[in-house]
Amino acid sequence: VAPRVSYLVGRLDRLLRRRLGRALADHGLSLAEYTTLSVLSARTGLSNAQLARRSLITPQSANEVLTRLEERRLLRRVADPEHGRVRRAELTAAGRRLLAKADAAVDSVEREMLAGMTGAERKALRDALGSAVRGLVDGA
Amino acid sequence: VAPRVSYLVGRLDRLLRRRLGRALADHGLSLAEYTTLSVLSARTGLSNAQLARRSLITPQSANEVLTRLEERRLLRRVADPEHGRVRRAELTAAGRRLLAKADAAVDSVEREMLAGMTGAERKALRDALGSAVRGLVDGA
DNA sequence: CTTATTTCAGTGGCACTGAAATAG
DNA sequence: CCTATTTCAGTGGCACTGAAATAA
Repeated sequence: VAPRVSYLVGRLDRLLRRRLGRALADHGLSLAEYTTLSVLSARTGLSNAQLARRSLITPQSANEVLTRLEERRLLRRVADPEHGRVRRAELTAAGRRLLAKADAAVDSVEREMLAGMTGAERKALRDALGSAVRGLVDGA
Repeated sequence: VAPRVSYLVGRLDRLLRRRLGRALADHGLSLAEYTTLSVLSARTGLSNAQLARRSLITPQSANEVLTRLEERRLLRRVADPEHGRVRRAELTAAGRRLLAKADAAVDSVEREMLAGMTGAERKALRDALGSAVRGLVDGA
């Protein structure tokens, strides 16, 4: 009997959280904090609301992480001159330095996870994960 | 720039938790509780330690869920006559009835998630998720 | 003595809902 | 007025580590 895909996703996510959590703890980062730094590195200037939408979490959750990272001076938030309340986040030099170290640790786990797959299989996995998200987002 | 597979898995898992959590709340079950009932339905008589190994969580976490479900009389735990401390879990009739209703709700979300994929894509997704788990378990 | 299983107790990650203040 | 953004406050899910008792 084939287990549900949602069960398999949950199992992998738990494993990934544990492994990434350990790897990132050495750098003083939680997984959510790392993810936020990583997203901002690729898309600098995102507001809290934009970050939340992109990560599929509530603005309240996103804000908690941003606040911590700002207090640690890993990012700064500058008021958007055109929109009153909007504050756009960008990494500081310290944030970029820490992210570079954390990236190396994460890459190592990611490589281990994908070691048994061909390039085609990795692409199929990415595509299928994207498709699954779209199926749930559009429907909800 | 392609996001990491671990990021995509995390996003999908969050979405899935939210949707499944809501669907299951109508039946008074958390996702972890539902999963436990579902696994026991397929593999009756598992001990707490076996359940934990299969689900890739600690025995402490598994035991918390089993205790709650036992208190609610959705499963019972019977001492193994051959092994002193081992208690094998099995669903009660009430547990099976509740699981059947919850299964329908979960299937609906699962179908929505997989709606945009062909049969080959679904199989590729299952295979890749399994391969990713093996890569992390063997390596750790 | 060593190992596996169960279980009590405490902690941490991190998401959620609700509600309020602010700005366009 | 209505909507979007930010943020304070509280709650919930659920995993974790540590430690102890029990049994093969």
